[in-house]
Amino acid sequence: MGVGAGSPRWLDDREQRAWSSLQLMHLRLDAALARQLLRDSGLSLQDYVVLVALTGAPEGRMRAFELGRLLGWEKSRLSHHLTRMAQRGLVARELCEVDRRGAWVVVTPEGRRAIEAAAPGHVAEVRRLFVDRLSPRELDTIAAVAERVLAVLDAEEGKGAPPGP
Amino acid sequence: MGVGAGSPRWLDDREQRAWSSLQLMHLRLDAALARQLLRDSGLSLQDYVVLVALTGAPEGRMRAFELGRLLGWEKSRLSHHLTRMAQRGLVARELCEVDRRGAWVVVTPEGRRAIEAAAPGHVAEVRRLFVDRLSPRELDTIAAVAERVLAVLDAEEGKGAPPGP
DNA sequence: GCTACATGGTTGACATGTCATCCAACGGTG
DNA sequence: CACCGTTGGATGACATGTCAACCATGTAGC
Repeated sequence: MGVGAGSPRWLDDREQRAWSSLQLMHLRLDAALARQLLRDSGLSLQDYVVLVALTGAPEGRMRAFELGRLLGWEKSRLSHHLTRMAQRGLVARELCEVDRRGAWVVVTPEGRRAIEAAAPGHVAEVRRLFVDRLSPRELDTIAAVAERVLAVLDAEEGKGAPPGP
Repeated sequence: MGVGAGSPRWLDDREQRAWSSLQLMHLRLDAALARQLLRDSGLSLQDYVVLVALTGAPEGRMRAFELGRLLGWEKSRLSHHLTRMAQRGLVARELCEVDRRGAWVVVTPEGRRAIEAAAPGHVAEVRRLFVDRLSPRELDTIAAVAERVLAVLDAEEGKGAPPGP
């Protein structure tokens, strides 16, 4: 397939440096945050983002597919994870009356308690390891870049490989 | 425990925007790259980085612990992954004579063939989705930030929770 | 009102990652 | 040399993620 015309331009030093250091940073940063969160609160990073999303929604409830889109998760991953969280009593599923295929996901009181306990420590760690190390201009650059890349990714959802036959 | 003195300063809008868009970008970008690589070459992203590291080393060989440090992987993850790659014939383990605890990891000819076939398409995708969307100044900002954060993470390896007594 | 396809969600088999633990070989120290 | 903490690495049990079906509904087209 389309390696096709022209040489497959390699990354130059500047590009390589940005790309690989970013990858490595994310790997290690996520690992560090996940360890802190699990150690201090018994929540995984994934539990945490689910609870943040739900507690931020009206009535602490959200349709499963909305949640999946918001987090960028595949539906099967979401389903499996919700099953585990439900077993631990952090969330509950309810049937949706208006669309009988669908399901609501709701935070339980216990889920609320868990995230309220976990949030301060987690945010402090995000600050200590990342946010507080960046200048306002750097923060804006990061946000702009990330949003631009996300737009590209969004734009090509639902059309196969771009160099399609 | 140590949420301690002072209010746990939340993230403001600018900080929140940078942090969460970066997280989401990485999630989706990695997923997209992994799918392309697997579809077109039968390699996972993890296979790919291991092979890149090895083929870049003298004689296509590296001590396992060096590889682990370079990639930022835990040793058990590395060990498991090398076992799988070895079963598929991409790498091989050899005993190290000078330090009899240690092991060398070597790319096989088949491993070389696999990565040479995979690299152009993967690099093209990294360009298309990320690198080519950024200005040189943005690339430099990313690299500087990532290296700064990595330095923080490095600095605190091997001393327990930072708010230590 | 069918047929046909799209959507929301679940499931099971399998790939991958993590933690805790273990082991053997190093590297000092006395 | 005997002791002892450290290091490089492997392993097993378990948590998590992915892929590929599958099912039940919804929504058009005619």
